[in-house]
Amino acid sequence: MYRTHTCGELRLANVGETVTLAGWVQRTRKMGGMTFVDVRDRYGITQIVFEEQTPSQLPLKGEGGHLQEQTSSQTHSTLPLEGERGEGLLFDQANKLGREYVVQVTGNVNERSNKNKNLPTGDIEIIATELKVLNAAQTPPFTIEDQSDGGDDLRMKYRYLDLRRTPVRKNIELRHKMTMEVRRYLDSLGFLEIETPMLIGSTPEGARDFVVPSRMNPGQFYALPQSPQTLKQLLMVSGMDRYFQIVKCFRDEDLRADRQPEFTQIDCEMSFVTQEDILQTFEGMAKHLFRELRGIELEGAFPRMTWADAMKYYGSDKPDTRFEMKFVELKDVFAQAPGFAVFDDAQYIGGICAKGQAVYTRKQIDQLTDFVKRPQIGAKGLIYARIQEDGTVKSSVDKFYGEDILNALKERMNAQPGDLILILCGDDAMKTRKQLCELRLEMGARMGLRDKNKFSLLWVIDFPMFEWSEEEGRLMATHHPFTHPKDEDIPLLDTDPAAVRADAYDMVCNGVEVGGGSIRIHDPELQDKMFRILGFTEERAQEQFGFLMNAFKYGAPPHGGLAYGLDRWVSLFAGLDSIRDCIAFPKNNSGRDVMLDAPACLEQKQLDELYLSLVPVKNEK
RNA sequence: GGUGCGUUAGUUCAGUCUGGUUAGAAUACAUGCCUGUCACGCAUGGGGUCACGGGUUCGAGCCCCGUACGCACCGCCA
Repeated sequence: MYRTHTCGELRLANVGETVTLAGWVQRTRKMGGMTFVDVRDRYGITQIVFEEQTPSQLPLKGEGGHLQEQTSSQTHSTLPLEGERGEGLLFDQANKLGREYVVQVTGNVNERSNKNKNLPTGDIEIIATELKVLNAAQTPPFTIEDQSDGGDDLRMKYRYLDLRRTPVRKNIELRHKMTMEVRRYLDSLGFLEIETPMLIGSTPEGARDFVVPSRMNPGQFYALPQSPQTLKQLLMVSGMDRYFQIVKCFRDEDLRADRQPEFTQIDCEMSFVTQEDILQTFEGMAKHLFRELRGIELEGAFPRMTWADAMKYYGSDKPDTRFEMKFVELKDVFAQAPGFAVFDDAQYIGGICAKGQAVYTRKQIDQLTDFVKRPQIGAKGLIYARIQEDGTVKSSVDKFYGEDILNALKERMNAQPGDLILILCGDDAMKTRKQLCELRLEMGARMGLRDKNKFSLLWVIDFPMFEWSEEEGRLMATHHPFTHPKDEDIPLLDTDPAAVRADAYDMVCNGVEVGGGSIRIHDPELQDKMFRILGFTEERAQEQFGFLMNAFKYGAPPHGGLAYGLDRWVSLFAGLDSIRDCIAFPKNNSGRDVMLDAPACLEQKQLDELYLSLVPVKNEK
């Protein structure tokens, strides 16, 4: 037996017991005649005391440090006895311990004279009688502490050390709790967890696939699933009725702080359900997770916002609704008095009202102007108006507009004295709204309105069915090709497909898309029509999705579903800036695992076996 | 594919704008002292290809160009 207790569980009640702990050396503090060693494991830290004097001279129970006052005078005059247990050796051994040594310590639990309130085990300490070094350790490349001195790159290279740190471990623990609660909730509603294959066929729609060569089928490739979408639909055809899976998905696209090439979805599908049923079920799951993991009771139904309204008022399909600052359209206000060419020529003029920010200095406004002019945002400029304490308007366009127009602006914006109005305009309403969205989020952040401990959830519904792709020169499915159009819009499929809305929905929390789904098409004819609009020939549709179309011919129930992004949920609950922090072994920005040094080249033998030959790569090392 | 920022001690960074003696700090590490520390303290010490390549210059960590790598973002992500 390596240990009787963990490093996090001993309390005053254990005083007097002889215990054995095992763990890693967090830190040693040498005081001369005595040495403190903090031993750490997943459960906590316990202080071990090594003394130069013989341990047998110590009281076994109670009293704690009091007696040491009396015995300390003996320390220098009394040489350590070379007894059976080798006490002198024990102390020397303790003084040789380095950071991250793996040790096993036996000793007596002692009440501390100086308690450490920062430690759950801070009331006690172990007076060591035995020490065994289970494994020595090199000095780690960065300190294993809550506030580490390691940079991201280094921490990733030595991720197994980084995971020893409490903040990182907490994220992994939270992730575990979340999957447990997901399973508990869905199981209680009769969902079956069913695994689907990782080696499937490639589909050209959507993200790029990761592909896997097949040795037994020369020249042919599997693809890793971008999502188990079609498979879970087949499970509905199978009558599984309610399915879920906590499943890895793979997309070969560029990475971001919130995007990894492999990520985990909580993938769900239900039969004989309407959109309303699904929203209710998964709103319930969100509430369950908030309750169990954060102790937050989300009151009432989640607000629902159409995609069109989300774009109109927030310029985004995932609005951060922790704060208002909605867009107000101003084209008609300024059209009453032409003369300012920038506004006269603009197709769209929109403003936001920053409450109480009229105190913004010219320098701060200039910073905002620089912000919106950054290439990633791309606005041409920023127009502002301050509402002064007397209610008059002081703006950057005073010379173009009279008091009446400026007052109309104030009224339209519902602005009060002390408020700051910020206006963007442009030729393309959608582009300008996206710019205004960035400005709104920036102002929200500056005004402290994006509090990580506040959560604002909503459903965004009625997404458009299709989006025009400039690159492809055709309509593309906004969600995916299996999404059911809204019943009332089905006639538009023939006349104006771009105007068709879908039974698709996203759950949004604090400006993050935490989940999304749709009602699926279960009618083979409608599915066929959808493929035609998306530019599939009949042969290609059959080749790519024939298995699904065929399945639908054998009696497909109406069905629909949703997938939650597990990584994003954990990040949200943990207040993380990047999903990497809640993934045990994540990839870096370039899709590399710097710890494993993957991806890597294959040996020629492997290539031969797979019938692969490589074309020369630029910049090959 | 693109934009921005970064790369200096084991590590985190300062130094770069304004080129000029031996490149600093903190922390980590090592050694010594210290019996109540818990971010222990004190003293001493070792530790540098200033990412790489080229250029400008009498002289480059510093200025210019390129490359690599990292981070954030745009495109992309049905």
